[in-house]
Amino acid sequence: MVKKDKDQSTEKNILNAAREIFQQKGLAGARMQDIADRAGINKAMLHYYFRTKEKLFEVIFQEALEKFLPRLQIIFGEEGSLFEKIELFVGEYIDLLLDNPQIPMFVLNQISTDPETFFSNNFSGNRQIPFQMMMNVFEKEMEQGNIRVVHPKHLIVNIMSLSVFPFVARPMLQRVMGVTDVQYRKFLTERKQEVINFIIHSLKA
Amino acid sequence: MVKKDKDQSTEKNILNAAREIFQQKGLAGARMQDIADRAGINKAMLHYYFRTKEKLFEVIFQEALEKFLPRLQIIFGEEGSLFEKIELFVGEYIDLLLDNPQIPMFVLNQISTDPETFFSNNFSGNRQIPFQMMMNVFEKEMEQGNIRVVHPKHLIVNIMSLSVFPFVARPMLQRVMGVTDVQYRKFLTERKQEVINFIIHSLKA
DNA sequence: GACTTAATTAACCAATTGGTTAACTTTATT
DNA sequence: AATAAAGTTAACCAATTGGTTAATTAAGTC
Repeated sequence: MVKKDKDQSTEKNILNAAREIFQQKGLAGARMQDIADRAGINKAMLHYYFRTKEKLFEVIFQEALEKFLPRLQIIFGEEGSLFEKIELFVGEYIDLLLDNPQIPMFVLNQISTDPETFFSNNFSGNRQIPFQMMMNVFEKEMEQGNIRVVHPKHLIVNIMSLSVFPFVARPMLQRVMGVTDVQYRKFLTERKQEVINFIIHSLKA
Repeated sequence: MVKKDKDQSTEKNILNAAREIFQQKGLAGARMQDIADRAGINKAMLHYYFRTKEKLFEVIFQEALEKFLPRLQIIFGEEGSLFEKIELFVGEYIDLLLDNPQIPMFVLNQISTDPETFFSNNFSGNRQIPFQMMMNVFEKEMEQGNIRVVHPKHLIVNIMSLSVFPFVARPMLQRVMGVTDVQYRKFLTERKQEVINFIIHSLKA
């Protein structure tokens, strides 16, 4: 039997619906019935295609994790000055999150809620490698006197914090700032340059 | 009838247990039975003292929100140079979070999951005032040429991001960095000075 | 010490929820 | 067209879960 195309395949319908519900409500808060309703199908189909809620969740979560973990290797393996690398990374990462604004909270909350399951399924150890690579790049630059001496661990966390936090805290920040969705998106877009300047100015000093 | 003190009052036992469970699992993931077990009492007592799960949650959430929202008014209303104010704020805020490391994720996730309930219960509008006050302070300093010109909105979000994100992303960061709980706490303590330096260097430039 | 009120518990209940099943329909294979 | 396989559904089921109740105990009042 070959796949049919009413709207899309049923499987993709399910995944799209599951993505919305899980990302908004989390694993515990999501209801299989809600996912089925959003997908416009019978609840039994969810189990037909994915067996259990946990299995369906795992697909959505892995897909999100994949996007969330920045491809540091690629950018920090490339040519160019350190500042160019930082510029490239922050710009591309914020752009990625602008396309997937719910992912940071979704992923980080799930890990906080159930770290055991997460770490047994993922992180076979090789996740530390890009982190180490990044550390080395920074340390070399400091030895050469190209940037101010800061602890590389903190620098990396600073870069991540400045890029990711505005997405995690969006509802609260948007409210405190008193702006619309569109305005907040604009704010996030501005941040690309703003964060880059902020970091580079701090490192030049 | 006067309160008795076996260990503490039953009500406080419940609140302590509820705090732990809710902060770890969130509203949807928490089980009333788990809270009762942790408090070492019968489940009916939870309803006897707090009527519903939502009411009990609300107490825990408000208490957490209170701690989480930085008392900007106090610090930015005080005397002292801008750099002193930033130093004071970051130092005290990170110290606060070191005592309550689960609060940021707990609060921010709840708001993300159910913003409607949150905004109807809180934020009668006066929450923007400290934000505006902080903006004004920064703008004046820029006019006087004391600091580099950056958009004050971004500066505020930068300060918050650098302070809060390492708590929100703790499980992931700790794993990537490959450190123990004790080492990560030390890292967070170091950050007080590190973040202050990072910000001030960026603004002096 | 009798009596009232508060605190506590075990048992129970109704609703929700993840998951299953058996029948039915559609789609492909020959 | 006959048959097999995959897709889909309504109805059902068992477990979980928030919440209630009636009975019991503890504590304070007179």
